Amino acid sequence: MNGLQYDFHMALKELPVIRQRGACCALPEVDGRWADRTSDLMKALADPTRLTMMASLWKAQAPICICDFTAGLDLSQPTISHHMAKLKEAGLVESDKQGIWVYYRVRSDLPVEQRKLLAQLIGR
Amino acid sequence: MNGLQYDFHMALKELPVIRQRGACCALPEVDGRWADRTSDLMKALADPTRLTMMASLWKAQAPICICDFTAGLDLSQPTISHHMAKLKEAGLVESDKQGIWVYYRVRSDLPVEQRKLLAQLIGR
DNA sequence: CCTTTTGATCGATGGATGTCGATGGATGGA
DNA sequence: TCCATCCATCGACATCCATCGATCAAAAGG
Repeated sequence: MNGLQYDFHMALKELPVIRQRGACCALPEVDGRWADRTSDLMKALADPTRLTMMASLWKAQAPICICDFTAGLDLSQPTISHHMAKLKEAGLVESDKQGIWVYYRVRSDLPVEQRKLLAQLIGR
Repeated sequence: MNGLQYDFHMALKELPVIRQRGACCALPEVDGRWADRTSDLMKALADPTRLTMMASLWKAQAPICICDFTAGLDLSQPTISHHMAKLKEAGLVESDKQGIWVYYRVRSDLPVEQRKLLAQLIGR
């Protein structure tokens, strides 16, 4: 019995035995701003292309020229640019222009919670 | 300097010094099926209402009647039902009908990685 | 039975989003 | 000075999605 899992039958005992029609129970408190902020983060990651980009940057642990994404992913250059802009807008990456090339990297001051999230999603 | 953070200036040294125009570098390998599966999971969580629902179920550690969500969240009953169906379709929750009420709970056999993800997102 | 309550489904609608071609600015080689 | 390369932006378009009202089936109280 893993510590992360709860016993379903135990949980079922928590059911309100005498639920009445037309009545309802209170929900656990959930902060609305947390939900909004977190859903924005999830939206930024809710696309295979952007996830691939983030995983590449995360694994590389180094800046990557966006031209490499344009060459490596089977999408048009504006689409690649658009997706990277979304990641940047979400605060997940930052960029650095070097000559005619633009290098992207995982944002250096990314909050620890978001780093843990990415580590959990992508791997070490 | 946190172990989860990498030194940006150190990383910059990894830049290919002699990048040539028209050439490009290979990207780190990223599994396409991983990206698809993971983006589907992110999509399921990329909405404030569904995040609130998941957080409530996660914190309650017990089944919650969907009527309580209908009463507690400021959305129509079809919309609540729609969002919960999305969570169920994503494999995050399971349901249990008791009389005229339908109780939802975090899926009991949720994979450990997804449990860790939710723990990271919502909190212990 | 008849009515009420609950919750899923359907159809419609407005807004968000992924994608592309075209364009333009910036950079640097020739 | 001219041109090739890189990349962001714009406009257009198709698709997806969140939301709602209406409806229907299931369950149970009276």
